[in-house]
Amino acid sequence: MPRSRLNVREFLGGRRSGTQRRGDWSPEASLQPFWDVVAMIPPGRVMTYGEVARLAGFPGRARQAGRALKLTPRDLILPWHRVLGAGGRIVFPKASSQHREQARRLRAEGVRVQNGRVDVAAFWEG
DNA sequence: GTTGTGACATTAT
DNA sequence: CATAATGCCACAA
Repeated sequence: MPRSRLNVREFLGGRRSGTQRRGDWSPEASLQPFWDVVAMIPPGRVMTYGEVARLAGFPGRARQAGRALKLTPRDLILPWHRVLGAGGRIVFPKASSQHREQARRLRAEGVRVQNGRVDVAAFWEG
């Protein structure tokens, strides 16, 4: 388990909007908070992209959460299948292999998936 | 600079 | 139920 330091540190004091902080800034640093949150979702529970963003310290930036997951490095193993769209919807196209894979993994954890949706009962704090 | 495109969300129609 | 309008923001072209 190489990555994911389980601390949701908020280093976001440096809101580099507009002031493109010169020098050191690894693209990975901006994604780490999202990864940290996802890594903490317990088996059998799920969370929405919006929730992940909020807990990561970036309320209203659900898209960034999705982007962070897409850019997850190969050596970082995350329970990505526990992250869903609003209302517990699997965002991948119904026919896609990713959709099937996510549903498969969720059901393997005892989460009921029906019609690309999961039970509200499975929500982390829902 | 602008535009289009995303593992998105919320609200209104 | 579905569709559209916004808001959101990083990134590529």
